[in-house]
Amino acid sequence: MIRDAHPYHRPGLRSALIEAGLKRARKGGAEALGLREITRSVGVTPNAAYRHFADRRELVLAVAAQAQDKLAQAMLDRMQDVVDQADPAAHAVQKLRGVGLGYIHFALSEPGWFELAILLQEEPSDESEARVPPPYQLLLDALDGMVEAGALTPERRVDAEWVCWSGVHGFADLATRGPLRRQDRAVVDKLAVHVVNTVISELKP
Amino acid sequence: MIRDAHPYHRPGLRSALIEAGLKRARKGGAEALGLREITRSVGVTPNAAYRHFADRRELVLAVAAQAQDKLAQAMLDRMQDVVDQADPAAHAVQKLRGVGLGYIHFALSEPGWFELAILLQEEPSDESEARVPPPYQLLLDALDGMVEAGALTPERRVDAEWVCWSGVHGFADLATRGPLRRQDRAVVDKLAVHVVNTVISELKP
DNA sequence: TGTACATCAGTGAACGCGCGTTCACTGATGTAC
DNA sequence: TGTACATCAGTGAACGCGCGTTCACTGATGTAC
Repeated sequence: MIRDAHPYHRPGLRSALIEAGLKRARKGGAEALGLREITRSVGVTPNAAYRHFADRRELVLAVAAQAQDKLAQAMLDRMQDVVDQADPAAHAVQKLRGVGLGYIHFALSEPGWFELAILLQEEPSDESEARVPPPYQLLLDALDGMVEAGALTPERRVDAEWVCWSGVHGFADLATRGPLRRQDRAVVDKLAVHVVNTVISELKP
Repeated sequence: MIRDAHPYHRPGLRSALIEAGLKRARKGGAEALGLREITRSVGVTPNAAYRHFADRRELVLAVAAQAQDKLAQAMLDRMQDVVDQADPAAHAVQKLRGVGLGYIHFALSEPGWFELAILLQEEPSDESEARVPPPYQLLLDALDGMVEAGALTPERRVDAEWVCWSGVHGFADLATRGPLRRQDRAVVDKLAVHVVNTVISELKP
């Protein structure tokens, strides 16, 4: 809490507020995103936020968008860890595993951010109306990639995203807020692999 | 708002409060369960609640327990709709379908209560520490029934509850709070059947 | 069968809290001449 | 190069709100003799 000469005009306050929101949400989730709390932790008057956001909701949404990007990035990282394989079909399957495990892993490692990323889907989301959420796009791409690689028939491709997303998201919720909440991480990780493998196996022939 | 002679001592206030809580939660979910809101809708002073519950949390938990029972009942109803079949294995599979579709159907029809029922799992739940939630028990029973009927090998039975629960719960969440939130009910119902069928199909051979 | 009195289950008023938001303001910045 | 002034981006104080909870109380109930 260093009161550093607090210049009247501080450049980049907008992004500073979002950054502070992310920090607070990391532990505490969406609940920790009070307008007063955030401005306080930046060292600025509550009102200052109104120069950059119409109201609290808009600020929260901006933070949530960042959290969603972080989720997508974590999934992407996981996908890129996949070692190249000779068989393109097997490769495509591994990518899809990466999508699912990345999603779950992020939920477990960063439950506060995960909550925010999810919350964004609930919101009417004024502007980003038509914007496909990046994490969802990764799933679609992975499934399409499987079709291309011949690892999935076009018939089974239909609505496959909902089966995958349901399984993975449900597990993330059970492990994050539900009955697996207090389980050892090792146990949960093992279960996660099992769930993802089973979901994927059902897509195949 | 009929002020009916308001007797000083009113019998069964405890259950009246819980009932009022259920009514409020039905639309409005967990958020609608303010201690003041509930007592107000019963026509009683906020303090009166403290004769029957230690604090707000305990009241909410009592309401949530009712909601969870309603979920279990809805699932049970769905299971009992299953027509008897000659093949016991097919019958057992139908029961499991009932479990899954009952869960999802309840979430879609009564999102407020569903939210509460889920919330109960999150809570430390002082007393009901060891109590297995009724909806979960139904799932376990259905899976065990499949093993008995020879519709599921003991090997595949292992951890199958997490695969099933993840898929069904995830779908319920996506359909209730997530991106399927605004979809036509008919579309969602069709997807639900697809998801449940796919999850079950993966258990079999 | 009637009265005294402890116990129970409500009332009414108030407390303190933190929230989002609004208002009138003022210090800093940058542009025009 | 220097000054006038509009614009921008903060401050500080206050508003109203509804919440959960506590306090001292009082009306109703039921038990003992």
